[in-house]
Amino acid sequence: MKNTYYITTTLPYVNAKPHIGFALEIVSADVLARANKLFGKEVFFNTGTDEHGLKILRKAEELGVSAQEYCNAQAKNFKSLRDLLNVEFDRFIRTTDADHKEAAQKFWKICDENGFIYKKNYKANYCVGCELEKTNSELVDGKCPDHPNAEIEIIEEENYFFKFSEFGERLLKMYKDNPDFVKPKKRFNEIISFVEQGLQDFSISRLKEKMPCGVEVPGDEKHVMYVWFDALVNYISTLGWPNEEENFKKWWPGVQFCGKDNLRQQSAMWQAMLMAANLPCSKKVYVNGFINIDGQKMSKSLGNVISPEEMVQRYGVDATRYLLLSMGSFGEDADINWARLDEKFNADLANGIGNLTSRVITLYKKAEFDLDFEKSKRKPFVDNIELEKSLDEGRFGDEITRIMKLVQELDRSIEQQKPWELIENEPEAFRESIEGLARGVYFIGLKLKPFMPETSESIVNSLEEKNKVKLFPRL
RNA sequence: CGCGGGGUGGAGCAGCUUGGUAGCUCGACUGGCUCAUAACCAGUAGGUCAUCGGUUCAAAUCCGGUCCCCGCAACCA
Repeated sequence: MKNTYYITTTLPYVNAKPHIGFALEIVSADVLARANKLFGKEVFFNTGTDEHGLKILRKAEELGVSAQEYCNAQAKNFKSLRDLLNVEFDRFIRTTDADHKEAAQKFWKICDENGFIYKKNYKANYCVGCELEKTNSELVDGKCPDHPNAEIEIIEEENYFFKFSEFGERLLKMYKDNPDFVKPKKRFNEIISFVEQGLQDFSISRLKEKMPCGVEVPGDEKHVMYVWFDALVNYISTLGWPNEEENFKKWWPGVQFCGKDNLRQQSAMWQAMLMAANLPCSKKVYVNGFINIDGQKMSKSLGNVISPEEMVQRYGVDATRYLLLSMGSFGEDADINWARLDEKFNADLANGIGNLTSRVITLYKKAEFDLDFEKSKRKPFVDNIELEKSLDEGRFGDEITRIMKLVQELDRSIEQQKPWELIENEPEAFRESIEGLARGVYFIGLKLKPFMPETSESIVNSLEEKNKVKLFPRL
């Protein structure tokens, strides 16, 4: 059995700053990566940025810089999530990287040689006011909602298409053979019924003269690839495909994490593309819900945006990770606001883990003996079926709940044992009590490692060194 | 009949796949405690599980109808 674990996030499109939803995605992937390392696997964790397409071009024009300059600045922004959220990705791939572009072209060629790419006329609605193509669903009464007085022009151009329609049966069979392919289940059902309804070929190129920001179509310099087609290839180009075959085989197939808006692209389109290129499908796709603020979608116009930076500023890195992961349940939309975040921070972290650690270390410091924690070092991650199962399902919250239960049990034990009363007259009972408590907190520290790496270290260190720490100052 | 998600004590949620005493966190109230970050512990109150009907010995859970909320177009995962 392969002892490697490859996980990737989607590549966020860089026409805006890092969104809190992506923060959740990348932290979730990081937890899976860290946990699998602790399970003893060799891990490769990929993330990066999607830097092609019309929106980016326009954004750059708006700011009066070149697309590349704009993307460079944005990539830096996204890359900084590494420090901001303490995520240990192994590669930060940019779709403008030379090796990625080459891989995308190779991928295209293979699909083409296998007969899954063809050219046909493509009709689109074009709003002169926006200077943008509009889909039918974007139009209101056949007009652009932003420019109701401007006529919609029908433009026609030749595009390359991908024969998505030929993959319905094969996708359904793959789904059937892999009953855990998409998590959670309800999203799996959704994509299955989408595929069952019949698939349509999709356009995978744009005329270069109109949209120069993209990877050139091999053998046709008039076209560039539509962003989706090249961007999805990053999941394998980051592994060195097609040149480093051994490395590719070592890691692929891998696990993917995405938001619910990406369900189709990741679990159907991309899988069909892999089939078209004779490559194995992904191993699993985790699909998370969205984060809403007070029941509403986050938006600049409503002024209710909560950014990852603001959260880290207020709560610190680990607490932000914790809050992101525990505010909702996996696969469901989460509803948050600052008051609720504060509440959760105080209850679980300040009053819970922080306070417990503090009281136990104070008691332990009163003891004349030192404990040896060495032997319990790896315990929580060896044959922990319960944890493996939760992670497999994407249910990080289950493990967090278990940890919070331990906190409560220890608080309860302290109350029952009253070690501060034993210290004078019952040294044996005192010792026994303190040992149980200290080892309990140590265990919690170890268990926290994938979720809150720094806190985990602080707890472990402070017990080993018998030093008091203040973990989460109450707000 | 476009597609999908949701409606569970004051708030936020779990439970629904595989029907069988309605669970968690926060908040409120009462009492206890001092080792601790005014933290912690014990206990109390509070729910006809949107609604109507069906299946069943038994429905929050399965089936059907109705009502309401939210996404699918927007900077965005």
